[in-house]
Amino acid sequence: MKKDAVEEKDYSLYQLLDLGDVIGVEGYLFRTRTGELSVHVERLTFLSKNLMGMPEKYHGLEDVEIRYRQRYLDLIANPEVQKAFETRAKVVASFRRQFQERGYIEVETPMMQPLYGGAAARPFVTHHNTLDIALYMRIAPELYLKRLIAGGMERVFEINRNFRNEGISTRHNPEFTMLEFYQAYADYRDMMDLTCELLKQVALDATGGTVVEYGDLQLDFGQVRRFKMREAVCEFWKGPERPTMEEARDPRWLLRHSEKTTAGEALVDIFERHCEDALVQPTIIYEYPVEVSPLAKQNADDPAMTDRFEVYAAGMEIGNAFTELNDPDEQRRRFEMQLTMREKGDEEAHQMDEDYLRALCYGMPPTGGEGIGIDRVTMLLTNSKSIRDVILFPLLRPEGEIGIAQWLREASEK
RNA sequence: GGGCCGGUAGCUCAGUGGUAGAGCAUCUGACUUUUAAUCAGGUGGUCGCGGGUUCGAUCCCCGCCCGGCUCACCA
Repeated sequence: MKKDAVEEKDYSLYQLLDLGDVIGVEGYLFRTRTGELSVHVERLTFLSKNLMGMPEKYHGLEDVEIRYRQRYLDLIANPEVQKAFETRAKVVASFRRQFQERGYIEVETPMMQPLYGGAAARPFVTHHNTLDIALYMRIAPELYLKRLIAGGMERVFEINRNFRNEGISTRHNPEFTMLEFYQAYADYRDMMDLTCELLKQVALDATGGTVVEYGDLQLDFGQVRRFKMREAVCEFWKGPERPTMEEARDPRWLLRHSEKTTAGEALVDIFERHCEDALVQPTIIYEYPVEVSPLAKQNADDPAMTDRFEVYAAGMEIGNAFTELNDPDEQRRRFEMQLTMREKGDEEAHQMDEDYLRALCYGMPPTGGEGIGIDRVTMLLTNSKSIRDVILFPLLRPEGEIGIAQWLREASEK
């Protein structure tokens, strides 16, 4: 901006500008002595006024509370924030494109459900006035997507929000984005292979490579390890007396090493305590106990286990998949088992969903299904320590009276 | 919910039982040079909120609010 290159009124306007004002300029492009691209201004147009003090340019805005509450200010002050959300958009676009290429149909199923299910979680409850009924914000789309499989939509996927009424942490936001996909005539082995392909391609599309920096770790999405849950317990056992596979299979051994009351729950408990934080590189853990898998098909050789797996990376669960249980009578028994757990005080146990049973009674083909947490995958691919860094408006406690309306009123009266 | 840490100017941060500080931003003047940072001067604070101790509290004590990390819970 040079005084002799612009009209007098433009220059006096320029002198009234504050940091953060939005202006339009006309002129020619040039490079400054330091090589920065700039505009030699010949005409100046005022577009919008910034009334607030701006964060300091050098440090940016570091107060995390303000960054999350006033994301608009975070975006203005910290350019890398916009970058993270661009990467998030690439993650979603990559998944979507990969499913479309594989012949999956994208669908949208109810977020407000009269019965909730498909996961172990407490729901948010709301109310519909005209019907005068309670509705639950969904904790998962699973049971609706499988109704579609029963109806002959052989490959479906949905990318949408789930809502779980539970604690908030660096890895949990009460609403989060879940990708779920189901493929008829596939099983959990097929889903494992598909998962490896999907993750590798998403890493490529979002970051340009399959090896990703995460904190001081390097995660390689080009290869995913696979362990049975019992193998993982033997492999990653902390401390002396590493168990043998024989012991890991023995219900008495399992119950001796856990407070839980069933062998299956004990195995999961031991796994979580000994293995979870060791699963830094992308890893598939498979064969989950039937007690914790009410919607998964039992293993043909070992009825205590199900054909189910989870994907871990950086010690964090990012996906959950199984061969879907498609026997309506066995599903009835599983629901009844869940009802018993509910009566014993498990608030997260499944409800009986009779319409889902009815759908299975029409014959659901053998199906592989999976859910992948979009937020968590995005954390890994944007090197974010907290899920709040990949959710534009994470849930925070309301801050109370801001006083800006009063401030504006007083300003306009002057 | 437990533990630890934090909340001081618009932003980034110092600080002390005795009138509250710096840098940047903002304002005034000079400069027309450039990519956080030209010079000089000025404005700016219920020190998160409420009690208590004290002659006196931003500081010490208690309670509360908001946030962060972490454990628990939870996928």
